[in-house]
Amino acid sequence: MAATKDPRPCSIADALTLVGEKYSLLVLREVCLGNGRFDQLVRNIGAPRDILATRLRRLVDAGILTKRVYSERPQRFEYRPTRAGLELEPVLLTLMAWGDRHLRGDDDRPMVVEHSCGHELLPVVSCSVCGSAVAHEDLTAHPQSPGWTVSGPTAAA
Amino acid sequence: MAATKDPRPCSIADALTLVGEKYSLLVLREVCLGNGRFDQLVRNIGAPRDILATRLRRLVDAGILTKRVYSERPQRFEYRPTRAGLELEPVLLTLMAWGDRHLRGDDDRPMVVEHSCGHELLPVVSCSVCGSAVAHEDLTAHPQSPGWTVSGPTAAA
DNA sequence: TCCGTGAGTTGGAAAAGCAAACCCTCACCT
DNA sequence: AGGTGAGGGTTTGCTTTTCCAACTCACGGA
Repeated sequence: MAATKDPRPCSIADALTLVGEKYSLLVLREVCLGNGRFDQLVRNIGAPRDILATRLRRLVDAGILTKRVYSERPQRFEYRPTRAGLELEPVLLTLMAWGDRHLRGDDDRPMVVEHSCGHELLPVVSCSVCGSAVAHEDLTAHPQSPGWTVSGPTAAA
Repeated sequence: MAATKDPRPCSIADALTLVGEKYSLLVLREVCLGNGRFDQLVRNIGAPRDILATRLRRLVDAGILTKRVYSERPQRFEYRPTRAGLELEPVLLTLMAWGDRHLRGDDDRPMVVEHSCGHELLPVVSCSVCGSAVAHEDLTAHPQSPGWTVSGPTAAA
C-alpha cells in the first residue's frame, strides 16, 4: 500500500530538493559571481551563518559546489561552482530577467549582465532543435509514468 | 544606521521571495499543466493542504495566479497562471532540463515536453540580441549599486 | 438520509529558521 | 608575551514554519 503521499515524479521537484531551499540559489549566484568565501556569502546574501553552513554542505554533497583551499596556514576556503553548478546559471538568469521585468519599474535593475556580443544580456529560452523562442502554446507535456495526466491546454495523454 | 542586514539588491532574490518558498514552483508547474484545482494540486504535489492554501493566496496576491470560479452551486474554483505566471515557465523548463541531465540516468525522464516544431523540447538559454547560447565565460556582471562588487571571472567593476 | 467531493480551516507536535555569542587557528603588532 | 583582528565556522536559546490529521461547510447523487 503506497502512502497517500506519492507526488508526481518530476525533475523540477527533484532539482528543487537540492537547490530549492531558502538561500541555495543565492549562494549559487554569489559563487557564480566569484564571491565564494564564507564571510562574503554571509554579507552579500544576508543569511544566518549556521544556515549558510548547512546549505554549503548540501550543495557540495550534491556536486553543485566544490570547497577549495585558497590558503594553507592559515587555512582558508573558497566555494566554487562545479560544471553542474554552472549549468544552473541559466535558471538564475531567467529568474533575474523575470524579476527585472515584473518586480521593478524598468531601469532600476540592481544588476546588468553583459554578453560577450557587446550588448546587455536579455536571455530567452528557445528550442535547441528549431531555434525559436518557446511560448506556452507551443508546448505539449507527455508524462511518462502511467497515472499521471495533464488536463488543460498544454495537455496530452 | 543601516542594520548589518542589507544583502545585495537583486532581482533573483526578489523573485525568490515570491516563488522561492517550498512548493510554490510546483504549484506553478501543475497550473501550467492545466491542473489547477485544489485537490489535484494536493495530490500531484504532495503538499499539506494548509500550506498549499497559503501558497495559493500568496501567488494570487503576487499576480502570478488567478482564482477562477468554474462552477457556481456548488462553488468550485480553479487556479490559472496569469501572463506573469506563464513567463515563469521558462524557469521551470530550464530547471527540469537540468534535473533530467544531472539527477537521472538519461531516459528515465518522468516527463517529456514536445515543442510545436515536432521535436522534444531541449531548452537553451540564449542572448536575444546575437542569438547564441549563453555560456558562463561570455558573461560580465555589472552591479548598479555602489558598494556591491563581484570578484572572480564574470567580474566587473 | 447517508455518502462522497471540493475547498478549504483548525490544533498541536516536530522541524527549521534566526541572532548573537562563542570558539579556534593563525598573522601581525608592540 | 600579550593583544588585536580576520576567516570560517559551531553553539545556544528562542521564534516561526511545517507537517499531519481531523474537522467543517456546502452541495449533489443514490
